[in-house]
Amino acid sequence: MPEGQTFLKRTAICAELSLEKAGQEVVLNGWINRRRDHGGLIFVDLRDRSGLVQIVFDPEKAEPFAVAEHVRAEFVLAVRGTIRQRPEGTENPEIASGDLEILATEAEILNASETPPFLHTDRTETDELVRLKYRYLDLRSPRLQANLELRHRVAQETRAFLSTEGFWEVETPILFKPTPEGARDYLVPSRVSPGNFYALPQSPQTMKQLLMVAGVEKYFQLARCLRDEDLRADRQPEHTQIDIEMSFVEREDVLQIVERLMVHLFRATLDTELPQPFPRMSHEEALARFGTDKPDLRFGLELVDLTEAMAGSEFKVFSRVAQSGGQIKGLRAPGCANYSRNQLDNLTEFAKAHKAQGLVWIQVQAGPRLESPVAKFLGEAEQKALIERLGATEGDLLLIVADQAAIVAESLDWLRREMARRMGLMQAGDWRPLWVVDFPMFKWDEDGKRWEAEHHPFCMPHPDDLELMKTDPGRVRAQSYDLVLNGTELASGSIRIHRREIQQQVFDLLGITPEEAERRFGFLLKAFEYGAPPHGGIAPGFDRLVMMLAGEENIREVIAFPKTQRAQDLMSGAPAPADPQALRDLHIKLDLPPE
RNA sequence: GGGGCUGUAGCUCAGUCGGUUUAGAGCGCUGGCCUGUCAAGCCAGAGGUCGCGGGUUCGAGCCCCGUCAGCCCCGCCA
Repeated sequence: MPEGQTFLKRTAICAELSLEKAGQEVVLNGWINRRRDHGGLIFVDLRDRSGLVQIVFDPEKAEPFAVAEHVRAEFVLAVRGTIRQRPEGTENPEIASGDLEILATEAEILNASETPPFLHTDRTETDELVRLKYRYLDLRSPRLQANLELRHRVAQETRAFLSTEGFWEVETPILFKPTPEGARDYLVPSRVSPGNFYALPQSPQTMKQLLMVAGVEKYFQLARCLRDEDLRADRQPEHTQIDIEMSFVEREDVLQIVERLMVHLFRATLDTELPQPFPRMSHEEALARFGTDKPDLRFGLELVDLTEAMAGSEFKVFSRVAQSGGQIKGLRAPGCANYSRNQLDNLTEFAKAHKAQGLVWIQVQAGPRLESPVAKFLGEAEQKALIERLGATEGDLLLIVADQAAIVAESLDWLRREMARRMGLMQAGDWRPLWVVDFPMFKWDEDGKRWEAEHHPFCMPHPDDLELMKTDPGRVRAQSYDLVLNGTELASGSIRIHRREIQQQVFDLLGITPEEAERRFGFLLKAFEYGAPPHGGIAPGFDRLVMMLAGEENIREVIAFPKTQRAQDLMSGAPAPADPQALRDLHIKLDLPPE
């Protein structure tokens, strides 16, 4: 061993091995993936980040053989050996280096391992509880290693692309003030300002707008965003956004840069061409045709409005809903007329689980003749109208919900996706991006009896709708936009208000007093008084993007150390009680609920 | 805060109608045999707070109540 070297250090990695190098000596470092002991001959699959290679330990090489007798799964091993072609008939086409093997001449155990609680080489899928507790072992699996590498590449490609486009990557504070979004903040107490708290940013929203005032013009950041809200399969308390803000731009400029970024990322990572240009749809149209503001365009099954056609129906549910201002809508599932009674009951339960009062199903038989519990209540004209409007033909299953518009939309959105799943219409590798534009600027909060910002209070209203702010706020469109991919919201952004009088109008409508505005974001309003350029931006969700590129259905699979639904880290045990002295330093006394 | 699913060996699971003494299987683990395997094979062995607490019962892994944890969903949020 050379002077100063403390262990048998690698001269190659698995991916570099090839038959062209047969006869050469290499030193490999890695983990024992598997061990096959034939008594007189021991095979070990050595794993490093780049791949696997089979090491052969022959009893004739007594010293390395003695080492191999003691190694077990996940031991860390160093091996010196010669690359050689495998004997004919013993090649392993399953692994990249399957045509060669390493005949060990020297071996050193760099570290032993306890028997791991689970092995990723098992065919079984381990409970996530165990996987999260031993996350560092789970991360050794090819699946998560590939996800980490993909994440790294997406980050690098994003930086390269945006840099080339003239964007500067600027870091913004993690210790900041509450941001204007509506989520709960994570608070950090200040030791030197007793009683005062920082808020961890829900997003760098105000900071990136300040960077526009500061003349940065094109900003981006892979920004960590923290929100103290409940988790979902696609939501973690901390997530990363590709945060983007641009000056002297209109909506079109922002959409173009993100569209090109996405096209670039899909090319660079999946070698896939996204369909261009991305289609666009108003929020209103998305809701009408799909019942959601993030429609999955991989399949049809569109919602059809039947309210007018059914308004005079003898079927009381229909006529009552139509007369009371509700909606009747349906979708057509081609070829599903053969659903059994059991399956139909199941669908009805599904619709009810998603708020619908009930589900009307109609099987379209030859003729076409409609078969359904409600068929006898539907007159000939109504049956004809149903068939025409839904475009029904023999073999179809029609699913109809009658209720308040919001419930019709929600339940049919769920049903539409459920039917697509059952019909196998959600194909992996079929990418259907969509811009949803012209979101409403405000939404009415029934509980608080007040208007709320749909996006955030710095979002610019549509120029044609400025007058409506005074008369009909619910109809004001915002200059905001969402990027939707296969039914997942991938990015959200807007053109911002840069003029004080419009900002004041919005605040007034939202019931934000000048005092409150001053207290919450006076620093931003102040900055706007010193020459704020027209600006706008967007923030694609980095974790969600990587999740989709990886073909994963859960955001945890693309985050190195994710948290559970109760926002805990099962590996470290965070969150944990604070040291009493630390609390005293912060002048904090606990007031915990009983038990 | 609410609804649903799950919880039996280190891991993945089975466990019938509440009743065969000692709760099983595969993988893993330990020991032995084995020179071309690659999910190596063969033989033997160890390994259990049936999530936890209470209840019903002559008897509970199984039934009831509560509770904890993980996941999915609603609310919330992006």
